Amino acid sequence: MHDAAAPSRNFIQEIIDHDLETNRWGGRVHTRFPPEPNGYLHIGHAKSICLNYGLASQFKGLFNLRFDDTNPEKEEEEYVKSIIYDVGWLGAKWDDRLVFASDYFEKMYEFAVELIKKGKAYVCDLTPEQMSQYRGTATRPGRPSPNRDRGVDENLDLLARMRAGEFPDGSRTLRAKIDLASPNFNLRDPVMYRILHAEHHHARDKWCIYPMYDWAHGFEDSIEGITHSICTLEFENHRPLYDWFINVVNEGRTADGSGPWGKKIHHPQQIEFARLELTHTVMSKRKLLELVKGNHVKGWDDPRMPTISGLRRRGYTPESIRAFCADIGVAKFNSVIEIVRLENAIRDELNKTAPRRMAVLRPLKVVITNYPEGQTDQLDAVNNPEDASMGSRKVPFSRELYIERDDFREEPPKGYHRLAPGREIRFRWAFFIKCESFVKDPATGEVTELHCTYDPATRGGDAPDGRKVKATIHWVSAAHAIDAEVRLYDHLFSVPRPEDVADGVDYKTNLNANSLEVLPAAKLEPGLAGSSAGTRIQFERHGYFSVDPDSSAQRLVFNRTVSLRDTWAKVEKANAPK
RNA sequence: UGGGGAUUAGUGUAAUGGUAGCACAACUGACUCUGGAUCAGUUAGUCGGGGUUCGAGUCCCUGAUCCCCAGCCA
Repeated sequence: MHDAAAPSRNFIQEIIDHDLETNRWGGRVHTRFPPEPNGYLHIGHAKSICLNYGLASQFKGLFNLRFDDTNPEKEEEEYVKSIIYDVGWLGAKWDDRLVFASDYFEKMYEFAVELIKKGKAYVCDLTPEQMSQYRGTATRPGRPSPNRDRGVDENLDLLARMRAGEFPDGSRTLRAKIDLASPNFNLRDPVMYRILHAEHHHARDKWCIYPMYDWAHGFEDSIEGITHSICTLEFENHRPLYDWFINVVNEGRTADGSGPWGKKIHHPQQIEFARLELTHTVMSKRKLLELVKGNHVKGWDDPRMPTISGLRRRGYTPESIRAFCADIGVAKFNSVIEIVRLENAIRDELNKTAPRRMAVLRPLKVVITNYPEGQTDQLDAVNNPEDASMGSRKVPFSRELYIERDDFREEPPKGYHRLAPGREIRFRWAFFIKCESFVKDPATGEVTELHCTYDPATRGGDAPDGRKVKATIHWVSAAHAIDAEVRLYDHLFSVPRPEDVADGVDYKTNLNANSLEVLPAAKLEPGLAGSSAGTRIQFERHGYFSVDPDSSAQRLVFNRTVSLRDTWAKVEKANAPK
């Protein structure tokens, strides 16, 4: 309907377009990512980071990394460090704007005093249980606290003494005086401060009263001059409260600062979007923590985890995660993205960038009976057919080799193109090879060795007589191969929506028992020796792999990032008897 | 059952009163020294019911379904 070449914009970009046209913020765009340091970041946070940082860079604005650290009981320095690392790794830049909400506590306290003076806040002596009872229900309004009409001076004195540490945890709160009958519970005199004699990871022991998120958050954005406060859908109900707080502070304030209350403060615009959900995994910090604590995974950075650190260890690149986030879009609909979209993102990138190598994951020995003993041939192998500039390498060929067990079938099924008795196929970059016979372990019936012949005229992989083969398989020379451990990963959960369980059923029953398969004795081509942690390689015909930090000089460990598309596997699965 | 949001192919996402498009998935076929990659094609959609209009995914009315909210969590 419109210009087909114009890229479509999401609803937030359209809001910003409009704000820029109407000069709402003087041409400024300033966003932020405001994590609470109470856990590791996951792919859902990546969506928010890409959104916020992406908007700032598209509109030539600014981006802050701000810790929303208002609850010392759940927060830790370890999380602060991991978050800073992960956000930077994803590619967001905040220059000198790494900030902590806890650095604004003094300013927030001044605002609280101002609210009391304006008759808009009071110290409440109700216990948590009482407060809950007083709050009312969806159909019944709340009742006023007995302390709701305390005088300004008494409130001021009590708040000062709360701050001074005179009262025990939980004994009093500071509450906003709003509307006990509001259908929005957030406006039924919400708590602004609670007493918490706890050491804070950033503010240390400076405070024993801590602001509630709802009281603090709007001011954090206001203080930093954030223009577009982007958050997830569940905060939509809170927006009226943030607006109320800022409006009350601005009551009596003026643009030029004349008058008793001083200058008006900035009033950011909050915009809510749907958080990311992915199939075959869970995204709540609580559940991820549970998986870690319950040893269902090996830590926050287990390659099966949807955490940024897990994805990084799995072999994902920042570019692929950004591409994924750009691909899925931004809207207000609670959608569930198929996890193949994430997998496609890394596959697409690695297809272009990852060098190809041969690796036999489940080795089957092959003897080339007409190849001289003790002889070695160095064959040329292309490093990446997608990118000629990546050149080629030499790979040793000799009389005894390994191939994939799955590349031989004693009785090949219909449509199977690989090795079988009497069949000729190609060894990648090497020769045409024909299977003449095989050896079976009489006890187990397992095929233990193949006897094959090669055609010397096909060196390099093409037959001078023009004959064709239907398959090309990978191989490694037995004498030259290096050993490695290979870890194959599958979805953490075996069903698309693990949290969709009947009442009383734990979502963990949907954990995929086969999400990790360890192959202890893979054989790799020798050039892979000494690969450093993080190196990304395509093992031909298998997938993309990345060197795990568990690797040592003696023994490499590879993680499978993602498999190649395998249409034959799909056909076999479809043909398998149910 | 009070309030706040949402609903377009299997999954996402555009279309801002004027030809319902794109991506992923699925399925065909071509090509191929990775059963990879690539290329070409096919299937498939406006939550229901009314209304306004020359014309409705879009506006109005009405119903349904889903998500969020009664922490001194964020």
